[in-house]
Amino acid sequence: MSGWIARFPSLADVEDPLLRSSLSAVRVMQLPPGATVFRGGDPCRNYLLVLEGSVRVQKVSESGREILLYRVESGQSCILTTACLLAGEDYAAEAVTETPVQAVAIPLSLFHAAMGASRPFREFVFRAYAERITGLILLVEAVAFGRMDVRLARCLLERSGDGTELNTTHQDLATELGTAREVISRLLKEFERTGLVRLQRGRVILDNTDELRRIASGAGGNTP
Amino acid sequence: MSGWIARFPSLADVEDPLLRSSLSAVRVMQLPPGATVFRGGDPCRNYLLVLEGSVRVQKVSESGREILLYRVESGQSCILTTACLLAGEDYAAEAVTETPVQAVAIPLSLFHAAMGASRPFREFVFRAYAERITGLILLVEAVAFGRMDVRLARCLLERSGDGTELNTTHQDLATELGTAREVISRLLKEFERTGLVRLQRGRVILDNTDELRRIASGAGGNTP
DNA sequence: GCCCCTGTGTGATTTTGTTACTTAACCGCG
DNA sequence: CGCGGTTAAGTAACAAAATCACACAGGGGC
Repeated sequence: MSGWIARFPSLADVEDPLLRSSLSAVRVMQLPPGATVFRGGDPCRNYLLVLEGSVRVQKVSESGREILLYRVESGQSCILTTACLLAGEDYAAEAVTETPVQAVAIPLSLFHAAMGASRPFREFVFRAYAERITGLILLVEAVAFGRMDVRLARCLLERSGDGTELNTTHQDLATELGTAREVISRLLKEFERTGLVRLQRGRVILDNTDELRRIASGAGGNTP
Repeated sequence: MSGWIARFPSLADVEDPLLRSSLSAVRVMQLPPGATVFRGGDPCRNYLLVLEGSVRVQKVSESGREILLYRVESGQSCILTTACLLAGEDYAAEAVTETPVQAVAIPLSLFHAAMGASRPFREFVFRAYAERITGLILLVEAVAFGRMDVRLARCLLERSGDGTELNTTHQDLATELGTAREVISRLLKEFERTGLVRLQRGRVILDNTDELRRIASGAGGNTP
């Protein structure tokens, strides 16, 4: 219970001992994968910090289609909660855990106290906001102007990390990119036809990451 | 020079008299319409507050297409500047004045001082962040899932305000919505064919705002 | 008038989204 | 093991939107 503060250097050097002790009293939450952290309209009065695991924050349209806005991962904060609270708006996005998640919920009053007392904490919070905003702007650009094959190639590479295998469904990729499953199926089939990937149920194997990277970089000339 | 603080109640009640006096020393900028406030990569070390006028913040793609991210209007702050600075990232968006603009630039050091000293100021800043973020999320949704005719109808109504006339070009509307000029031309032609608007060079006249509002609300059944 | 630039109209083609299915793989269970 | 039930993936046909390519019109400056 005391170790987690070390993960947040910005919290570790709060000067005020009173504040510091109250920080150690915050609630730690454990969530199983697939749990809904919040949904549009939920009254959420806490500033959330993810210690371990990954949370998807996504927007669901009326028609049921979804798009991933961003992920909250170890050491990151979920700004949307605070944002909606402060702006006094309903917030339409929802958050779902992708893995088992360990998080702390800091009550709003304590959050404000920390903001007043600690410049490092403020900077931590601001940096989080800033990164989300630039991330969202890049997302707007990708959705508005980007080609789907490029976005898919990029998504495959990101998700695979170092490896060349990827356990995911077409629907899952479609949800991440905000498109329809059929579109992903088509594109993956095309990738398979040109030898870039192999497809199995619930799995994609990357055979030619170099060429994928070329497509991901936006280089044209890949529609024969 | 003293009147503007009244526009920002959150600044007006800064307790610290020292801080307060330094606030009154900030630089006021006057910008003509069409001026570029910042562009991707510009080193910008100020927190900007718009006193009067309107600034477009837009993203320009490599291919030259643009999309309006949001407007900064009287009494609002341009969070992107701060955001990029704090996150240490280049920021890809650019800002251009739409009207004559009067703004104050608060140096970063002073900004941090005010954040530490004044809870109202903090809340003002946070509210700004929060509203931008929810705005950007709505934009992502509109771009990813929204139909273009709906978005165009909404845009026409917003821009016209109370009136029924609108001095703007098709290209201008396309830029705002992040699409191609031809798409807007075709949709407007369709609107004209069904008696919703009349078109003139550089001008759109709204003849049936009720029906436009119906389309803007997302009601289907408008493509015969 | 004539040129030139900006704004608009249109057709053809490609990409993406939608609808409505079929087929295939996996899972648990009798 | 075979049998349904469920979820994942393939497919075809069509609609919407973006893209490309070009024609043409209006207006201002010369």
